[in-house]
Amino acid sequence: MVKITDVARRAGVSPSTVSYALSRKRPISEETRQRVEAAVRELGYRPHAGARALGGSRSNVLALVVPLRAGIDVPVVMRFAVSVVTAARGHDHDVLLLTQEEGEEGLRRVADTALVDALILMDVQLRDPRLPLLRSLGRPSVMIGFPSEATGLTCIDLDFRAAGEACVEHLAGLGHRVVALVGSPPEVYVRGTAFAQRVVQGFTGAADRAGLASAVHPCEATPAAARRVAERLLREQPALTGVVVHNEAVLEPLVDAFARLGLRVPGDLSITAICPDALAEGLRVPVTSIALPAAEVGARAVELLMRKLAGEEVPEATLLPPRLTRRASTGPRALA
Amino acid sequence: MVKITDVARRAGVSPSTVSYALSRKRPISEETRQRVEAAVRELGYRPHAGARALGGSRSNVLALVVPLRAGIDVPVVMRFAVSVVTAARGHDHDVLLLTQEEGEEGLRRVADTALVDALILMDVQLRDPRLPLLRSLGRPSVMIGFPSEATGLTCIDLDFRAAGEACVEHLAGLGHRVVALVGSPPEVYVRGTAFAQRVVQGFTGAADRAGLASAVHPCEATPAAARRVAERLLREQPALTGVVVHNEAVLEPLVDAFARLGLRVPGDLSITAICPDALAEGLRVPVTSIALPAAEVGARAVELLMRKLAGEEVPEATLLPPRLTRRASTGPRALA
DNA sequence: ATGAAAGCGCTAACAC
DNA sequence: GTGTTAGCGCTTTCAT
Repeated sequence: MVKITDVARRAGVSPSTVSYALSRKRPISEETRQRVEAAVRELGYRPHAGARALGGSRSNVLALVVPLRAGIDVPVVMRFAVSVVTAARGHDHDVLLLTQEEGEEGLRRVADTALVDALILMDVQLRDPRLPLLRSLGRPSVMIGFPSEATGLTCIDLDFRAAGEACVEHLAGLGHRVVALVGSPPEVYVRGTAFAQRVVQGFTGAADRAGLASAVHPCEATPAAARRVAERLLREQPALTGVVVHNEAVLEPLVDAFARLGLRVPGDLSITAICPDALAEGLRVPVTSIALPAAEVGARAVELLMRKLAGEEVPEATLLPPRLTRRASTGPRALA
Repeated sequence: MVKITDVARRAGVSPSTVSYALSRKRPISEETRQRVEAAVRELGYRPHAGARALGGSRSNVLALVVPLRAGIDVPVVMRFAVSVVTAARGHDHDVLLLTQEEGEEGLRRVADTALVDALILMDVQLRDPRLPLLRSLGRPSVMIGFPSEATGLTCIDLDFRAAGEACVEHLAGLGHRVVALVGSPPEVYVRGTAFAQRVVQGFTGAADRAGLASAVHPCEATPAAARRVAERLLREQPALTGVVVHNEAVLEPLVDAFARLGLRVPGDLSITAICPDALAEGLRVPVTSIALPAAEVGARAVELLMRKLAGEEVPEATLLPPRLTRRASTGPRALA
């Protein structure tokens, strides 16, 4: 293994100079830096991660806690994970994967052993039991999602409440008077998963303010459940003409189910969704949707963490404004 | 931060005794071990990961390279990842997440910096460019999947060829004479992804041996593509009565498409799949399937790695035999 | 602008 | 069965 002293010898400088030349933590003459860098290249030097962590008290590793619980859409989780890894690499950090099952003990372990410098959490619940731990961990963290009370912590996410509102307002603007929200699986609400709750709040609030009749239906992530919800919707709200879908897994089956029930989209029914753009675009009838900007959220979560690691103050809350893209699935309410 | 010397002082022993008491790398009297463990608990001691890696030349971290390429089913990838993380934790290891995009440079980096002790690779291709690198990396690795030539390396996977064969034999045993394979998306074959190719080989070989007429159809991972394939199948093989599906994403849409084309399952058409049991069970018509044992593969991959880290010899190839579960989707061929 | 040297916290070889 | 001690390879004062 080639070590810093090898590089130093080759470049004709001291080890500390090599260290500083690479970290740029103190001025090094252009000429020596060139020599050091040449030596690094020639020898294929790679600093030993453990030694670096021990000497410098920075491991350059982030922990990412991913949810794997019922009702969470796996492809969406993966999109976040990939964007976090990619962004982290852009800041010379690697990502350690933790599963939610490891729980608080897992967080404590990787923090206390200095395996990681900082943590990113997904699938935050409104009253998340991990919050006190995060506050006392002594390492920066960022949550993707908003608990109800997050003083002293850092959160980032799409503004799901505004997203729910925007969907309703879009439908209201098209003249629709009776709307429904097809939401996440019931267990997601039971657990108090933050983003799902906020969509409901936004949806209901906006509907009330606009004087629309509205209803909310949780929905399992199966096509069969989608069909049942479609039938129930028409039975319970015969005048329904606008639907908001916040459930990636059932968007397509739901659209199919409506079609099979003889409803034209957008002729009889306008549909909007909150989901990744790729999903909304790819359907037979492209769906008007609010993008779920996983890549942006992941990248900005990492950036926030980097700034915290650098000792900067960062805002406690970062809410990304919803961006609605009109597609073929929404249109003006048909005259009766 | 509480360190090993703190524990030593508290327990009234030397630091090395603490180290040995915890690692059990040399005999320690029952009594002192008790004292040490008590001290550890009282002080909440956690060994510093970096120091451990530096002193012991073991980081207790594994690298997992996950594929994120077109045509790969994300939920399946996630199942593997989770099983690897879980198994690794069972051996006191953590998992560093690498994306395929990082490529060979990423592998070299985490190995050379001693960030990880060993590596697990998914999505292996028949002629995988990473093989020479793996051989020269100086760290143990395990591939989930089989390249065509893997001398000196370690591979594990479901025996996909046998899986393809077993599906055909099951159908042949039920009297079917004309069969088709609906496979992975075309790009998967173009890349030479090992497991997909092997299914084709097994399928075709078994069909030939049994004297069945057979055809293979790659299929994009979209419901629309599934519908097109269904139609094409009936057009090109009018006598078709047996279908093997090796494509998680289209299994359900395909079954639906056949239904909409007026075909009864299993009355007119028998269907078998190679996919996770949960998927096959959950459909409206539960599908006879060969399980994709992600949890077992992940766990055994980790075990192989642990044994290699311990200096043991392990078999180069571990092929898990396919396990076929009969469900409602297959039955005897109807008499014409 | 550079160098010398003292740690960082742990493991393991070497005593006893 | 336990203690002493010399590293592991890097970062970072403290000198110059």
